Amino acid sequence: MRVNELATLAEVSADTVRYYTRIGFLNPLKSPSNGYKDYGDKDRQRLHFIINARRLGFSVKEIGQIFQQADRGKTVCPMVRNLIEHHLQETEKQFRQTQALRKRLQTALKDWQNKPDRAPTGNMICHLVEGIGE
Amino acid sequence: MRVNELATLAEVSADTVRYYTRIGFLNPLKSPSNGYKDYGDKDRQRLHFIINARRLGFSVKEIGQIFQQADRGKTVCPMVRNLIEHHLQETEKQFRQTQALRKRLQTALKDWQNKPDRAPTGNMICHLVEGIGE
DNA sequence: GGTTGACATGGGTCTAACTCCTAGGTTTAA
DNA sequence: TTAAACCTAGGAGTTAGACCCATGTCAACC
Repeated sequence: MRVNELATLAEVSADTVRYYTRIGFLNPLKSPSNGYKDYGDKDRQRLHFIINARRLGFSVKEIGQIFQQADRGKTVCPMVRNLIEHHLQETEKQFRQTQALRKRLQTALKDWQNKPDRAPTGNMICHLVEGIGE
Repeated sequence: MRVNELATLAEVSADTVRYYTRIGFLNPLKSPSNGYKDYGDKDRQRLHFIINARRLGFSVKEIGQIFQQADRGKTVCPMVRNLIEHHLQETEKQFRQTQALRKRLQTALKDWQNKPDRAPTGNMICHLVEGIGE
């Protein structure tokens, strides 16, 4: 399989496949005649694993650690469970942060409804934003 | 004021203050005796503006645009209102995405509760992750 | 055989918003 | 005087790819 074929199959960009290849996640053979990369079944499976893991919030670095373990034949499931729990906590945190930001934005818009526009003064750029912290 | 003093005051890192200085948001004087930067009141105010704006989700680039307008003496309030509305939309989007990710994580953990750990096989790295797409 | 268009290559830069590092100069308190 | 703590400028590193470049290859059509 060539790069575009694999990319289309996995529904990612060819650049993404090249990137994963560059960092050593995929190991295509090199056609001796033209130098084109030739991806095999193992690459296809690994790519699907990567995509699934990314969807679960795993970083590329973490996926690399998983591969390291797996390539030594060890079970990676406990590691994966740990990572997931960690990510769930992070996601909860981000969830709350986004919620808080939304509130700040909504409040700001509402508070500003009856405030006039003003030109910046020497010590104020925009009284609307300046008033946020209060 | 020196960099650490201002950073402490504003509760950001000295590196952050240096970064804003580097990109021209802050304009400290340079002490002729030792070359140390000397931040004044205007820098302190601008820094607070930046921090508030960042808290509202403004990008550094957007803040730069605001400063450009403001430094020409024009009112920036309409611009700020526009940006806020845009950010509110983005935040809503991210909110939903985070929610979806949380659900995927929770579902994965739950589904995996009674699944055993397995060593990687030739065509499977971790059957837990591999089973996600199904 | 020549041309055209689609695809491939490696290597490079670019993104956001900082953070970290290096290597050296300055200040302050003991 | 000396050591700890602070400061400096400039550059590299971080994420996860996206985009661009010049050049090389392949298949089809005329």
